[in-house]
Amino acid sequence: MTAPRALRATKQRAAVSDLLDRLADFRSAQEIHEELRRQGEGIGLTTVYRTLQTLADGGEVDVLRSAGGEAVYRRCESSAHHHHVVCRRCGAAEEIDAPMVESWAQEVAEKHGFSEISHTVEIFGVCRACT
Amino acid sequence: MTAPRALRATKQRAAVSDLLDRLADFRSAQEIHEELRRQGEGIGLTTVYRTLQTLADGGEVDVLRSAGGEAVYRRCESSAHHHHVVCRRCGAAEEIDAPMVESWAQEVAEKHGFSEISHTVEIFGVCRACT
DNA sequence: TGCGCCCATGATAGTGGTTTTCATCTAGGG
DNA sequence: CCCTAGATGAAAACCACTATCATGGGCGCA
Ligand SMILES: [Mn+2]
Ligand SMILES: [Mn+2]
Ligand SMILES: [Zn+2]
Ligand SMILES: [Zn+2]
Repeated sequence: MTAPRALRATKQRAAVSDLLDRLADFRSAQEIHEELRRQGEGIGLTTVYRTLQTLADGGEVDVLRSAGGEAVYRRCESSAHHHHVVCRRCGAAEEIDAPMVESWAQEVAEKHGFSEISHTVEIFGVCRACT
Repeated sequence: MTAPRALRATKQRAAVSDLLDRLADFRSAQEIHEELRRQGEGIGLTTVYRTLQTLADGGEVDVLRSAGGEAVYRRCESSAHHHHVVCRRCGAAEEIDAPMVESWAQEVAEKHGFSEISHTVEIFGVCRACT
C-alpha cells in the first residue's frame, strides 16, 4: 500500500493550474512563467517546470514538442487519449480522435514484431486566425 | 541561374555517409561521432552535425526526434515520404507507407481550417531482438 | 604538376531549454 | 501553535546543438 502522497496546495501550483484553465493554446513553460509574472504572481521558473511536469505525469495536461523542439503544455477537454491539430504560429489546438489511426498504429507495429507500442501523431499547420 | 554548388568530396563526409550505409538503425550525431572515432576516423563532432544536416536537407537521410528528444538519423531505403516503427531501445526501424493516414491528416486539418499542413507520425516500441 | 581560391574542418565558446542543488520557507497534521 | 516533510527558487550544472574563426585541403585552371 503506497501512502496517498499528500501533494500540498500552494499558491504557485494554483496559479499554474488556473492559468492553464484560462489558456486554450499550447504554451511553453517559459511563456507560462512570463505570463504569471506579468500578472504579478510570485513564482520561480523552476516551480513552473516542476508543476507542469507533475501535472503531465498525472495526465492532467498534455505535452508535445513544438516544431522548435521545446515542450509545450495544454489542459485538454478530453482526458482520454487523443491527438491534435496545432497552429505552428500561436499554439492554438483542436483535439482530434481517430480510432482508425489508433488501430492502424497497433496493427502495423505488431505486424513487425514490436511490443510495448506507443505513438506520436500530431498535425501542424497555420490556423484560420493566423492566416 | 544558381551555380551547381560543388560540395566537395572530403574523407569526413565519405566516412559519415559510409557509416550511414552500414547502419540500419536511427542514431544520434553523437553516437555516429563516437563510432567513427572508435574506427580511427579523424573527424570532429561539429563536422558530423554539419554533414548530417546537409544530408537531411538534401533528403538523403531521415531525421526524427527520439523519445528523449534528441535528433536521430538514418539512411532509408525509400526516398519518398514515409514513416517508421522505431525501437526505443536500439533504434532499429521499419519503414511504413500509409496513404490512408496521409489523406486522413490532410482532411482533418482542412476541416479545422488549417493551412500549410505538415505532420509527424512515428510508432515506437521494442523490437523482437530487444525483447 | 603547381598555384591559389574558397569551401571545409574542428577546437572553442556560446546558446537555450531544462534539470539539479541546496538553503530556506511553509502547508497542514497533531 | 509546533514540527517536519514536502515545496520553493536562485544559482549553477547539464546537454544537445550552433556559431566563430583560424587553419587546412579539394579542385579548377595554367
Ligand atoms: Mn493515438
Ligand atoms: Mn505522412
Ligand atoms: Zn494560430
Ligand atoms: Zn531494438
